Amino acid sequence: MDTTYNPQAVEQEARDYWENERCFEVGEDASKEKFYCLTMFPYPSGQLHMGHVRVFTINDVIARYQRMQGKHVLQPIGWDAFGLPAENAAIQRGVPPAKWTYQNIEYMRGQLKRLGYGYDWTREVTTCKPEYYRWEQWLFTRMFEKGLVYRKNSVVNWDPVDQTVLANEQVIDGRGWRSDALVERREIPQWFMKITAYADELLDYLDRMPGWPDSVKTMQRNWIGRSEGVELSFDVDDEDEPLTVFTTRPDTVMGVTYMAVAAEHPLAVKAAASNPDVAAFVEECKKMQAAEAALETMEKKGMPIGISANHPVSGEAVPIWVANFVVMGYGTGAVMGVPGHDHRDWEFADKHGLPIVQVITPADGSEIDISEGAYVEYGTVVNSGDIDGMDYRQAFDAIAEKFEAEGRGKRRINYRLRDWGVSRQRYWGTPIPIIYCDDCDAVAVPEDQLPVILPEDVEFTGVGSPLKGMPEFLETECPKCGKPAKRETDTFDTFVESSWYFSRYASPDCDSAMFDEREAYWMPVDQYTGGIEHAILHLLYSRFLQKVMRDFGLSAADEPFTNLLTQGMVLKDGAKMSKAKGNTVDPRPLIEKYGADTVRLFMMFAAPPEQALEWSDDGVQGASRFLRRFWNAVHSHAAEGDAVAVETDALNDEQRDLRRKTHRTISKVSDDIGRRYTFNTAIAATMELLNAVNRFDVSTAEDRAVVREALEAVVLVLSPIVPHICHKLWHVLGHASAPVDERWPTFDESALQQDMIEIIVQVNGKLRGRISVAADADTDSISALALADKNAQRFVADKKVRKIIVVPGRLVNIVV
RNA sequence: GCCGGGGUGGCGGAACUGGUAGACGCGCUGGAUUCAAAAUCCAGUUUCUGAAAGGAAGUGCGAGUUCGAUUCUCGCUCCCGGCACCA
Repeated sequence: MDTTYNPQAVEQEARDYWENERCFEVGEDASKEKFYCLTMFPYPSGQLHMGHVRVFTINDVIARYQRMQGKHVLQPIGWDAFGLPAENAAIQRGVPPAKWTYQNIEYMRGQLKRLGYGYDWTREVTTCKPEYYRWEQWLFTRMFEKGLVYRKNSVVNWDPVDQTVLANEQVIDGRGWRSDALVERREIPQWFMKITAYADELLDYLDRMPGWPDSVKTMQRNWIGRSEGVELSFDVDDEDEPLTVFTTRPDTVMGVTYMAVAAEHPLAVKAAASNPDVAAFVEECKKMQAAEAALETMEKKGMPIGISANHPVSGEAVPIWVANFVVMGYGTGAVMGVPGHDHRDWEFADKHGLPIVQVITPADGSEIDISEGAYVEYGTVVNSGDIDGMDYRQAFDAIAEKFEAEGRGKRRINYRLRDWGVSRQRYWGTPIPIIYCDDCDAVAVPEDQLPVILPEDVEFTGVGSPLKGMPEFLETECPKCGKPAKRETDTFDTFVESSWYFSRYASPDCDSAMFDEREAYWMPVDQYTGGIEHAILHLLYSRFLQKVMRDFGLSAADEPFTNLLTQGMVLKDGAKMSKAKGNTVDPRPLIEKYGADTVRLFMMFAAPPEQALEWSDDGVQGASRFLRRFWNAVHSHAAEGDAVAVETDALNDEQRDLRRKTHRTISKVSDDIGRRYTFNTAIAATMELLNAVNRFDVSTAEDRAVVREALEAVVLVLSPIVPHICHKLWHVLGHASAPVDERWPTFDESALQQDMIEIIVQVNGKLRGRISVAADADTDSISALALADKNAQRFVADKKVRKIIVVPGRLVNIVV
């Protein structure tokens, strides 16, 4: 027998077995406990990168582990196939986006198979295919009927040279990536999904999701940003319409020293008509980006528009400013400036010489200096007449009641969350199923006319959507009145496809409905794994559409993902690996050189899944070396022939030690993989066990028996991580079965027992010695042994022992 | 700017509930094997001090709580992710 480890041959053999036996194709078996194990599906960018390898391997390990626990496991895969890179490739290389995408999928599918992931390939979904997006269009028309979608104007990045809408990613330092022109804000009509209608439920359910990391839940909570406040109206000189603002701090209303409105606000527009300076400023505000990060970090600018509001309590005149950091689309497009008690207002007032008034003082009576910076904590109201001395809550209620009584205000719950704009002015996406009729306005495409198929054979130039120049797509008739009408040429945000694909895997071939009864068997997803960069948008949109689908009677699940594992990024040179940055590492040459198992092992060993992993080519060799040692250890053991079963009562100390190590390792690895997801420590533990086996001198049949037990344990517990080599070595150890069909090993509690244990001796918290004590020794005898320790005595000397702390099984601390 | 996460040897990381800091691996150094190399095997490897036993310091920086802090609290700093049109 050839006993040299040849990964290519070993891996081919295992792959053939899984494929021929259809190991990972699963049906719906009501008698078994299901486990739906999913990763965020990949964008088919052209080749698998290390981030993919990491997340897919994590998921495959969990899936294979759960299978060995006896669960009925589904692990599907598919393609998030619409998106911007296909259009960029089309511009750069002249390949139509569809062709480019399908080629990439073809190639990447081969790479995934080569890595040995246990996917049910019969359920593969591809979002750019009509049989997939048809149901997305159908869902949208249902939402349209129910009033969950609507159209309104909103801001996009406009490239005035290329005459096109840019993604935030395509705006570099405020300029278009290709034209280098200064990007402008432009308002266009777009479709929105009413995610805010579900804001409270999306928020409340976070408290019932113990399987999600706290960090992700916190981010989503903050993103939704529920706040209680008061909407207040300020009368404006010579205007019929009052100026309305929302504030969470009505207790500071007497500290208002100015008002600020957005450049697009009617008051600013009106002032601009007669004041050239204001007009120039309003114009300047258009040269801004749409991204919030850009808005928040830019220089805060503003100017008075020459009119005043009347303070609703004091009656004093409050100057109105136009400011670039106030945005028309959010809230009322106006804010009240309380520089004494808001950081941003303070900075703005300080810069423009506006008065800063203190109306809150710390409740504990301490002194603050408002000229040094804003005091934003809750406190006691001062300098505010009737409400002086009140705390936050009292003042809030007093002001709210007063304004409600006067009809100039009302209590309101406000959300930071905004409705989801789903329109994209792009070609390579799901067509929005809407028809515009001069008489009937926007009409949803009727169900029997779906799908609206995206033409794939197009000339793609990058200037505007090719759909606009295709009468055969554009021209249609109104479903309501039959008159000539035009189709919507915008397509969906690709987040729409990724917000329901997880349910489609349950019944990917269903052509009569979005889902069939198989959805109820598999949903919700038991384990979902993906990049931390999706903590908010993708995961929130998916939760939202799941609730919509539930309310439409399509699903019984309230939440799509029961347990969430957010994997850290794979970084290269300190930056996220991405095609755009050109810092990807191609796994292919590594797989060719070392095999898939080595790549999988290294990925899982290099860092725990939640942490960012800085890629380095060093260390892959170490993984390969370990697999060879593993291979050789099993082969040299097997070459000696069969082993007898372990006689637990007849073991000598060395045999008992190895057996304890074996069972400790099974216990630790089970916990590391099953509960903690710390695959790196699971691997470290099995390396230790294998090192112990290699050091162990074998001369008797009993020696061989404990070694056999150890090696079988290593093969089984490593099989989810390095499945190919374990598939082979399991046979080498004389088994006819395959590890994928084996049960996970259990540990023998009695093997873990130890008569004597080592505990450490501290004096004043510093390590001074070690003592060996009986495992069941009591506190007093442990203290006595510790005090008798020679080195400990040097530090105790003649000092008075004040206290002795005994931590059972661990340490003794003598305090002098 | 705001929200979330992170900082431990030359490197990746371990220490799970406040209890031996540096498991495991990489790299490096020395040795064995070899004509030689690769591969493999053995030993060493936080820093300073010491022949050794041992001692001192040490987990981004500064304080605090505790018998005891990588772990908890406060302040700072640097790095990473997200910020609604990258996916």
